[in-house]
Amino acid sequence: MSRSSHRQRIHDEIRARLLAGEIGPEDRLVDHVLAAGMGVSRMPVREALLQLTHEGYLDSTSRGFALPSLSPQRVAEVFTLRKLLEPHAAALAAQARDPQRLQEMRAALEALAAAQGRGDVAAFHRAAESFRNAWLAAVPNAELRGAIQRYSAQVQQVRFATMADAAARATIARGLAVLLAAFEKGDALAAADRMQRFVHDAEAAHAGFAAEPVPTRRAR
Amino acid sequence: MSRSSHRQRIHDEIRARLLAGEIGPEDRLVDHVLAAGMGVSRMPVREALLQLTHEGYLDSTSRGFALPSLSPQRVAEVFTLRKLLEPHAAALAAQARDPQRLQEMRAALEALAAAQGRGDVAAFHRAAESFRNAWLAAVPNAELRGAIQRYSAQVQQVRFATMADAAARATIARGLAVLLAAFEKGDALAAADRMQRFVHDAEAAHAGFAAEPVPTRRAR
DNA sequence: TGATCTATAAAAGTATACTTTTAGATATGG
DNA sequence: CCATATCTAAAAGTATACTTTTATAGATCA
Repeated sequence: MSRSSHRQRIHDEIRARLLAGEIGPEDRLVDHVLAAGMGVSRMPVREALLQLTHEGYLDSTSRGFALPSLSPQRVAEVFTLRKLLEPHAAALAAQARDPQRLQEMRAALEALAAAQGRGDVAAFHRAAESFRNAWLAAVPNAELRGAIQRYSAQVQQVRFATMADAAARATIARGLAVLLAAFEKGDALAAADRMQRFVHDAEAAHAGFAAEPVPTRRAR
Repeated sequence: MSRSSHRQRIHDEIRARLLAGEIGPEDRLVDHVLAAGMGVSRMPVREALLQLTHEGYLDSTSRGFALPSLSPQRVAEVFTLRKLLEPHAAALAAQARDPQRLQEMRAALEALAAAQGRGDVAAFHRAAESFRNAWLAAVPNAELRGAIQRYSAQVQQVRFATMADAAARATIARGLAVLLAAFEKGDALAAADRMQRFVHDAEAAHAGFAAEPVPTRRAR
């Protein structure tokens, strides 16, 4: 079963933790600590952490690996990339009409609605990630898919920050619903258009959220 | 002076060799062999090779690291990416009007013309790479720049294959000249337009070249 | 002959040990 | 009391040694 190396397994495991939001901005990932917890030596853990760093998931500091700091400029740059790539990718995914991926998108959207009803932010986040993974998996152009996935960690982090706001969650839920409709129809043009709008709205929601002044300053 | 690690130095050195075309499709890069030649241990070399693999410069086989095989499909996918990203990137670079980068582009274009006059294919390749590096360095969006650089190794390889043909070299030389003119003017729209055309022509030239059965080289 | 099995050596992968760098603490001087 | 220098421990980085995997050559047999 274990057809791949420790390095790869550990890489995937840490990546899953990152995408699940289990690691916060203050946490420090240290190879020998993780290695001890996993019953392996430093080297495969170290190599997994280096790989995650090259992929943009982590930053290497002299005192452990940590989440990269998302400066407003960097966030803006990623939104520029998203607007360049994701509409085209969505069009290709819509053309592909992969039944399995469509089913995954439907399931994710249901989970999203349920989480929204319960006010379960963590579950909402997981569902949004599932939806994104599903449509990305349907993109037939592997190079394009890879380019998008390389910055997806940052997308998740931004979304995580934005989603603290209930209004932003509602915006995301509505956006994903219309996106799914476009994918269901297999209409490439509609999918591209919807995706462009979705990313645009996400950027606006994030900007609005980020512009909010820190409450404690006023409260005092 | 040696402010960075062995790993980073070795990574840069191997990368330079790859981009200079010193490693052929039959060569195999093996960590302990390279390490012996450099007077270091396997580990920093191994990590540099892994990093280059994650960046798309190499493929890891069970018998050493080698150039990735460029299937026609993969080449087509990279051209799709290029057409999505590089026109916008060129527009941003043109707006930036970086004098130093412009100077580098001029120097590269001169070297290119000289190499073309001498029929020196290797020098032509180096000059084309210099030009690309110069305008990419002028792109102010670091995320966009990074996304482009991640597939640049493949661009170089494709260009290397295409450039065996003198007609293709002439096409490239003309394309870079008009590109430089657009950059000089600082006209974002013109730069985007020229870049789109350049990538389109590169794809056409490659398709034409790849369609050739064997070096049954037809004059002109 | 040729197909399959087996032995082997090369390279990846992992473990352990040692060295260097550096953030933060503590000490020292103005 | 602040600024600067020094010390220290933690983590990155590197070296060496050991283990596992696998492509290939050679052996065995139909």
